[in-house]
Formats: sequence, C-alpha cells, structure tokens
Amino acid sequence: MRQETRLSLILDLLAEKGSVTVTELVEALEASSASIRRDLELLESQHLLSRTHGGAVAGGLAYELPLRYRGGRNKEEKQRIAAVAATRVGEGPLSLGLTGGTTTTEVARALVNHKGLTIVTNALNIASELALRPNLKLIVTGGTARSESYELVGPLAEASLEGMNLDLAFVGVDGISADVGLSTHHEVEAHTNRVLIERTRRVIVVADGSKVGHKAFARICPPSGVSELITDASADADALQQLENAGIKVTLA
Amino acid sequence: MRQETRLSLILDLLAEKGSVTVTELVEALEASSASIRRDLELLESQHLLSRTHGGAVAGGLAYELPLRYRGGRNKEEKQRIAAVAATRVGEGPLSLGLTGGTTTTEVARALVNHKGLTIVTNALNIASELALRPNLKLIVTGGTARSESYELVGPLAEASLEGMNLDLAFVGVDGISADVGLSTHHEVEAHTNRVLIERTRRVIVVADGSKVGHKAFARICPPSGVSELITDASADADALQQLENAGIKVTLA
DNA sequence: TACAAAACGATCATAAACATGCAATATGAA
DNA sequence: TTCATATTGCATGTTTATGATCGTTTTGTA
Repeated sequence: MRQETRLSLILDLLAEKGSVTVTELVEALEASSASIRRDLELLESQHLLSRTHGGAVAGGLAYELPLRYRGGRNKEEKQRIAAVAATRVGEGPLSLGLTGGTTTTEVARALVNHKGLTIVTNALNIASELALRPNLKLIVTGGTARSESYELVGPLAEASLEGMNLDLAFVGVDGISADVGLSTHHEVEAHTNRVLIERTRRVIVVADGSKVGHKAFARICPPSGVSELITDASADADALQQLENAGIKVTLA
Repeated sequence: MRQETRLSLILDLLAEKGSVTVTELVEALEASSASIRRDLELLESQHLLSRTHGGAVAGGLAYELPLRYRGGRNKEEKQRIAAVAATRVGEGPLSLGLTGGTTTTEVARALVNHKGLTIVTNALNIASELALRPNLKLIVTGGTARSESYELVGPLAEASLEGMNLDLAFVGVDGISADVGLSTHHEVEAHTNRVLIERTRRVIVVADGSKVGHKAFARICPPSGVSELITDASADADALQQLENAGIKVTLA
C-alpha cells in the first residue's frame, strides 16, 4: 500500500475513533510496524495527531470530523446536487457567494466552466481550487481560519462582506428544518454565514438528505431567508413538506 | 498519444479519484513512466496537483494531505534561507505577517512547530498549508485572487490589513536593490505588500541570490523600511555591500 | 521493587521510484 | 520536402521507502 493511502486511512480512523493503536494499524493497512511508526512520526510532526505508547490520539480535531473525512461520504449525491445547482447559474456578469462545506465545494467544481462569474467565498479549499481559473474572478473574504472546516470566519470575514451585494449564494448547512431554519455546528461560522446571506438577493441551500429535518447547534437564519433547497431523494418526506409549506422551493437531484 | 491529451486525462482521473499512481497512469495512457513524470512535474508547476512518491494527489484540495514536504531541486537554498528566518521568530505571543512567494512558503513550513504564533497572510497556498495546524492561529486577508501568484490583493486585502499591527513580517520580492528598494512584477501586488509592510514593526526580506541587485517593474517600498535581508551565497557581492551601506543587515544562509 | 511482555528507535539490505542525459522520433513551419 | 524544434522512450546513477533485526525503553502486574 502506498504511503499517501496509509496516511489518509490513519487520519480517517483517527477521526472516526479518536485513537488508534499500532497493532490495529498494522493489521488494517497491511504494513509493517516500522512503516506505521514512520507514518505516525510524520503526521505528528505536522501536528495532525499526538503519539502515545502503543498508538496515537487525534490532536485538536477530535470532536468534529475533519472535512476530508466527510468528503468521502455521499459523494455521488453531492455531485448530482451540484449539477442541478449549476443550472441555476446563468451566464454573464453575476456575483455569486459560496460558503464552506463539501457540497458547496462540488458546486464550485461544477461552475469552473462558466464565464463572467464573480465568485465570493470564505472557504479556503474552494478558493484554492478556483484561484487559477482565468475565466472566473475570485474574491476571498478575510478572516480567521477554522482548521475543522477550512472556513474563514469572524469579524474580519464579516467586515469583508459588508461592502458586497451578491446576486446569488449557495449555502451549505449541517441542518435545515422548517421551525429552526438553517443551522450549523459552530456558532461563529453560523454568524458569518448569516452575514453573507443578508448580503444576498437569492439564497439556495445545498445539502444532502441527511441534513434535512436536522437541527444543529447554532442557528444561522430562519427559513424565510431561503429561496430554494436542493437535496437528494434520501431526505425525509415530512420535513421536506414542512419546508415547502414554509415557502421554500424544494428540488430533488 | 499527445501530451495535451495525456494532461487532460490525468486531470480527469485526479478529479474522479483524488489521487493517481504513476504505474496506473503508465497503463492507462500507454506512455513511458518518464513521460508521465514529466507531465506530473508540469502540472505541479501550475498548482494543478501535488506530487507524491509513486504518484500524485489532487492539488489545492483541502482534504488531501499537504504532502509538499518533498523538496525540489533549487529549493535547497530556499529551505536554508527559511531555516535561518525561523530562528528570528521567538516563542510566545507574536503576530507575524507572510506575503506570497515560494521562499515565504518555505518559511511558513519552517514555522509549523512554533507555538503561540498568530500568522497573517495574503497567500492562498500558505493559508491552505497552515489552516490545519491547531497550534497556530491563522488569519487570512481578504482580496482578489491572482492566479499567477496565488496572492490575495487589492482594496479588500488592504482594508483587511488596516486594523492590524504586526510584530514581524517576512516579505518575498522579485527584486531588492539599494537604490530602488523592494520591487515585484505586479503593481497591485506591490501596493498590497506595501500596506502590509507599513503595518509591521520589523520587516525581513527573504529572497534567493538571483533577486539581489535586481529591479522588477513595480516598486514596493524604499530600502529604509527593511531591517534585514536573508539570502544565499550566490547573491552579488557589490549589491549586498550597497544594501548594508543602506542600513540593512544582510545574512547569508 | 522486580520482572516479563510489549513497544520503541536505530540500523541495514533490498526494492521501488526517481531525475537526468541522450538518441530516436514526431511535429510544425518555411 | 527540408529544416528546426519539441517530445518521447530508454538507460544510467541516485534517492527514497520499506521491512527485518536487535538492543533499549516503557508499561503493566505481581
């Protein structure tokens, strides 16, 4: 097995379980203990975990799953959602906001061939992917980077958004329901996303079915701020009905 | 098969799978491993992927590992410069600025083990690499992304910097000389870097020897704004002497 | 504290992957 | 067609990753 694969899998296991043992990794990755130790040493030098005797524990990002891990799940659904989302974006001069998240990242990828777009984002991973596309104008908000989500948040991010007026925004969330509205796990992230939504004429939420009807810790905004939800067929039917009653157009990808 | 065809197929495979191996590509594209390696090298130079041993991973993707610890050819000087630069940074609460550039990127890598640092940068690639580190506080300026340099520039970037006061900054340049001072190829980049320098108490220029005595198109600031230059032994001796006469401490890494 | 088992780091030989120089081939312009 | 340039594949020596061995350190238990 290749080193890069091993490193990824070790981080996956760590994200899932919080700690791993060398013996466990030797079996799971079919590598020698020497290689496992070398891998752990490397990851520790990058501050991605802390070594213990017999294994390692997650360093810093234990409770919220890192973005890379969540990215693997439901990738096909997210790509279908993103493909539908891209059809909502016309050609021509248009200012478009993108918040962080794996689904919005797929939306960004679906938009790389559009022309004349100005894309505003507070997601570092999206910014990195779009930065070298000459056909797009990319504006990044400032802010403090959150290692768990790769989002730029806080007062600087919000101040950056103050002067902008966006035609359309795709927003990723951890939960959307008719009574609470949009919600996410982190309160500062929620506040920053709310500012972006307030500066946007038309807001479309992109979220896979598992988020529908769910309520996460921090509320972003009530359902009234949202024009449309694009999700997949695994979403709970009752929750979708309630969202439609609340005036949100629902599209299944 | 034509090179152009290979390049797009490689990118297609990467987009689909996240990572590829050289062996895999040799079979799929029916080309020699030498050609595949040349292709990967080319794509890496355009920030479209990151090479690993045995293959490559999608570049700019936040949820793949920052595996760029592997050194290229001429990176040795830059790494030595970066190692010296890191010794100028003490432990403890300290606010540190980093502009874009390959040398400053090496400085960022040399700083990942420091604790208590607040790092402010307008370079997207540096931000992506540092965002994962829980031991650092990372603040990204806003701004418009330049695809050539991965830097965030313009009024938004400058407004982001207005409220900050930095203890120390490492600045990358395209040219440094005693009469003109610091210069770079792009005027907007120059202006943004100038604002960062104005907000900083102590400015250290990091540049390999080929930049010393050189004058690029756009002037950033006069030599008086700079405390120290860290470069390598290939720098022109006369130019170094003039810089020292202008009050800049010169260190050869 | 003493002891045994497990885990650890260091070292080494092997094998895979790597960069590079060079000759042959393919491509595009005159 | 003919020449100039660029690209390709092979062969070379070099670097890097890996797994086994061995002596040392840590951990858990009596």
